[in-house]
Amino acid sequence: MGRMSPRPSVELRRREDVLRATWELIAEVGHARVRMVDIARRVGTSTATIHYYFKTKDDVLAETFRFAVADARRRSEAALVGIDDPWDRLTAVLEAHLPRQKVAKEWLIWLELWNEARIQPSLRTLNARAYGHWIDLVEGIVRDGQERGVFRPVPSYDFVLRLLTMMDGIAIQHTMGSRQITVA
Amino acid sequence: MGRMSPRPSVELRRREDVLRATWELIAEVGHARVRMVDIARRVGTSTATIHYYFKTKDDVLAETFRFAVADARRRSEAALVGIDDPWDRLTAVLEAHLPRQKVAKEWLIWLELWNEARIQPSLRTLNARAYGHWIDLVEGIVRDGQERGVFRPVPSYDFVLRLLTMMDGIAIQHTMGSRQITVA
DNA sequence: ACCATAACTGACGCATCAGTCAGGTCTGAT
DNA sequence: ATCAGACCTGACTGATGCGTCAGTTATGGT
Repeated sequence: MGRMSPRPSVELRRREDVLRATWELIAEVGHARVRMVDIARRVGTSTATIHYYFKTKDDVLAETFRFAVADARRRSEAALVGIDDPWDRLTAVLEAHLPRQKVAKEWLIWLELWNEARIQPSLRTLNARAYGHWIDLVEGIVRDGQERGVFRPVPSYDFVLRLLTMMDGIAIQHTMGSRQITVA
Repeated sequence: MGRMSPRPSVELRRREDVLRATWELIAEVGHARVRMVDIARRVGTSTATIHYYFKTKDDVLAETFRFAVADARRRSEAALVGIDDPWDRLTAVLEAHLPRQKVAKEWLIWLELWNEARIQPSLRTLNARAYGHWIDLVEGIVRDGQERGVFRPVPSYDFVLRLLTMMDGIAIQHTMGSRQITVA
């Protein structure tokens, strides 16, 4: 409904619909069990239509992972808008990625990505890039805080690495269904 | 070759061969891509033979995960034999599970297990039990060390949880191919 | 009104595998 | 030597699911 998009050519809409649907499906059943028919049904079309926009099933999956990464990055940035205090910034970014509600599903996607990344080289680099960016982002905040004298001057890289790997670990076992604390 | 087993009925040998082969394959290509033919070829038989010992493919995979868990547990215990000093015990167990050489492959299995555990309830409980045991084991060592006054008296459960989740996180990114430190 | 092209689809071909089955061989006990 | 039963297998079946193709409908420009 609505006539607000004069040129977004159906293509963009459609592709994004497919990616979103696939995202959901991966989170629900795991990427290995996602079938073209499932995606098609969820979007409300036929498999042929999906093949009209994506060459192959693997393409859909790969692009979905890219999409997920981009989405997470967007959320990081959104969480930081208008916040200045380093400590607030740090907690804001981390909070934005803790496994709660919708974000909880996202961790399922990361698990799937890690698994697949070691097989498919392209996903491997995607993951490496994403994680690198994630580290850089957080390290930037920490360093900034140190310069302003808010944080203690520990080696920022090591600190961030520990912090983030620990976050991964917690998220995993939490996703797996344990009761745990989420405060760092 | 050899005539050293009068009763272990071929069954046990065979089953273990299959599980070992499957273990390797999961580590190499991921459990989703493991085919019965692959397992058969690696063991040196036909798929029919595997079906003679295992009802279904899912059975083989599930049992392989169980096998992997048991194997890891054995290694923990082996690493502790004859060691008394709490600090030595702690580092010994942790070292025994750091992702190096053969153990590196094992982390690939854990990744796969975590992924599959959220789908298959039986694997979910397997994982929960395994992780629980792992926590108990390490926490036991820590508590013992605290009673003897070797470790500082921090809340042992929280400490162990942090330690182990961090270990998971590190192992993941390491498995994914980063350069990192492995000393706690 | 017309047409070019984008958007879409049902039906089908085709490859891949898990699992079965009817029968084969091997082994150890009597 | 014979036989029961464990052990094994080639050849097949059935199901599943990706991708294609020939053809239909919608859309926007002229």
